[in-house]
Amino acid sequence: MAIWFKLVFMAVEAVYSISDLAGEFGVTTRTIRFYEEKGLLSPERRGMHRVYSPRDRVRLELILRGKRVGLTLEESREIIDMYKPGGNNARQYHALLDKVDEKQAALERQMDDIRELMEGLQEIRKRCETALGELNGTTFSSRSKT
Amino acid sequence: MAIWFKLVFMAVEAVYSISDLAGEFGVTTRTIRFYEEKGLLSPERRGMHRVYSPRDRVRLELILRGKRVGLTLEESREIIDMYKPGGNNARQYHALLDKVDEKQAALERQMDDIRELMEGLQEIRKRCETALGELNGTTFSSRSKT
DNA sequence: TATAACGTTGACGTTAACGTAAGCCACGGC
DNA sequence: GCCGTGGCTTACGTTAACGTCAACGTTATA
Repeated sequence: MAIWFKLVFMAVEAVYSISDLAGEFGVTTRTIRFYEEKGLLSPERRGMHRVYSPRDRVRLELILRGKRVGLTLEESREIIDMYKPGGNNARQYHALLDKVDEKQAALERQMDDIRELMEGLQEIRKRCETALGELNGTTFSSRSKT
Repeated sequence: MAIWFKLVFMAVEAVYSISDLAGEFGVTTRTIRFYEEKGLLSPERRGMHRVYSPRDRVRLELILRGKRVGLTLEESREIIDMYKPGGNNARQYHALLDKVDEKQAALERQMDDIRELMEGLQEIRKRCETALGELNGTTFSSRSKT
């Protein structure tokens, strides 16, 4: 990104080049362009170059967070779309609230699943530790997790 | 699954046909065979038919739980593999404990991500509700979550 | 005994989420 | 004036996780 260009914008609002964001979040530029292709991002254009705003940056963050918890891009998009105001009448707000309910419920189910997986792992941990304890009578290794 | 066959086994241990499990967990038989193909399941065979034990059932449950939280089949397999005892010396136990640590850490990161997504949704909910409150001065809708 | 219902093994098709490569601007430094 | 560094588009390749036949054997039931 040309320096003169950053300077022009700096006073107003931070901007990022595609490789800025790619570097910061550890993804490739291809990935970011792909998200745009899928309609999850829509940065400004200055000439033919993409220019990302802090809002774009936040969106990318949301997408990647969604990915980490196993959401599809489509699901992440749905969540992102909830952030932009959209409708201004009561019906729209209620519709949005319903969607929020739905997503929160889904996320809670996921947390339950994770908790159960954790319990299983905790079981394994216990078994390991007792087995190790029996292997050497004096227990000098102090592993534990909560 | 032939009835005589179930009867023979019932006294010993429950068994399930592939469609039993498919029906119970809401997946297709193809899916279950695919998991076997990938080495995540290995049911017995009676003739050419697959016969699933309760242990197989639990494994399938684990796989599907993994899926719901966004794990790949490979990651689910790793977790499943931790359940079967395997090694019996101290080194092996410590190696297993390390893996457990790793998986637990990953799951905790995921829970953090989910929590942050939830916070975002909660924000949206609040905005919606105040907006609705301003739309009709008397607030007769009592939506709230936690 | 026929016929539906269930099971088996291939084999190819499909979708999401990118990777990879080619070919082409445009700017900035030497 | 040239070349390296990014960026852009277009297009084809790839992997995971199944779906979807086809062609066939087996079992239950009318």
